[in-house]
Amino acid sequence: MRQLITIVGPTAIGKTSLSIELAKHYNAPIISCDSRQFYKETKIGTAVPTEEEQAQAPHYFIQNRSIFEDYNVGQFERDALKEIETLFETNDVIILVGGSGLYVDAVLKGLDYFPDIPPRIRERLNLRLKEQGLETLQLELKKLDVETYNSIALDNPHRVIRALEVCIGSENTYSSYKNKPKTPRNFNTIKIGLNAERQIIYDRINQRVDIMMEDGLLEEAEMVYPHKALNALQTVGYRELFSYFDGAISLDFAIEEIKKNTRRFAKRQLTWFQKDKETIWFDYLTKVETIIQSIEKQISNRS
RNA sequence: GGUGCCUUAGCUCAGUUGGUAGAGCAAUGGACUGAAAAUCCAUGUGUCCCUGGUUCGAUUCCUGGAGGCACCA
Repeated sequence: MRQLITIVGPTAIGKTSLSIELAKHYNAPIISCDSRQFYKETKIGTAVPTEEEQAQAPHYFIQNRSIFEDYNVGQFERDALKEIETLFETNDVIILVGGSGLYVDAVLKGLDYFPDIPPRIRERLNLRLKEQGLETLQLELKKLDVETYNSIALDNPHRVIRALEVCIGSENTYSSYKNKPKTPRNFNTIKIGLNAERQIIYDRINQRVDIMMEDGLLEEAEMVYPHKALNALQTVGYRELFSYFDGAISLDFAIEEIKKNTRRFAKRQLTWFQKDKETIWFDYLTKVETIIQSIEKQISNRS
C-alpha cells in the first residue's frame, strides 16, 4: 500500500531533519508543503533545506518557482498530486513535510474546485476596499451570496474579497462551489507532529533568526526589496527588513520584530495542526527509531 | 553622609481627593477552501517594595526600613 508520511509542526522545530532521516530510512522522496520555500529568490529567510540536506534525498517543490510567478494553493494541489502520482509509480513511501497547514490539507484532503478568476477582479476589489471601506464590500456580498455572507468572518477583508471575486468572476456564487465531495486519495496517510514546550520553540526561533542574519538575510532582502509588493514577499523576515530599508524602523528593532512575528506564526501553525485529531505528536527530541516504530505500527494496523 | 524624586501586570507607565486598579506593548486562546510565513477575532495576567500606625476600611495618608535615580557634600 502506498504510504504518504506527513510531518507537521511549528517552524524551527526540526521537521526538515526528521524528514531526511525518514526519507533515508524508507528510501523515499520528500515533498515540501511550504508556501514560501517555492521561491528561488528567498532562500535564507524561508529556511529551505541546505544543499547537503537536499543531497541526502530527492526534494520536490523547493525553490521551483520565482517570486514573479503567481502561485496559490489550488495550483499547488494539482501540481503536488500529479507529482505524488508519478513518484508512487517507483516508490512505496513518500514523505511530505509541511509548515503550511492549508497546503498540507490541500494535498491530503483536497480543496473544492473553483474556476480561475482573472487577477484584475481582485485588484479592483482591493482598490474599492481602500477607497470605500470594507462595509460596502460586505453589503455587496450579502446581495450576491447570502450563504457566504452568513458563514464567513466578515471583518476579514481577504475572505470577503475572495468570496466576491468568485461571485463576480464566475457565473456562480462562492458558496455554490463549496463542500462538494472530494476525490478520495489513493494512498494511505500517516501524520506525525513535532512539538516542544513553547519556551523551547521560541528559543529556537530566536536563535534561528540570528543565524539567518549571519547567513546574509539582510543582503537577500535587499536584492528583492524593489519588488516588495509581490505576494511571495509578504513573508516574515522580509517585510520587517523592508521597513528598515524604508527608514521606518531601526535594524535592531526589525530583527526583534522578525523574531516576534515568527513566534506568532509558530503559534498559528500549532493552532492549525493541533486541530487534526489523526496527527500523532512527538517531542522534538524523540529518537527517529521511536518515530519509525510508531509509523510501522500504524501501517500494520491499517493493512 | 544630606536633600529631592521614584518603586503598581512580563516591560514602559497611568490612576485611585482612602472603598484592593488600567493603558500601550509583550503574552495567551481561537478561526481559516486559490493572498495562508497571508488575513482576521477574542482574552487582563497583580502581596499596588517591606514594616508599623491612623481609619470601619490603606495601594493611596503618616512613621521607619530597603532598592533605584538626580543633585549637594
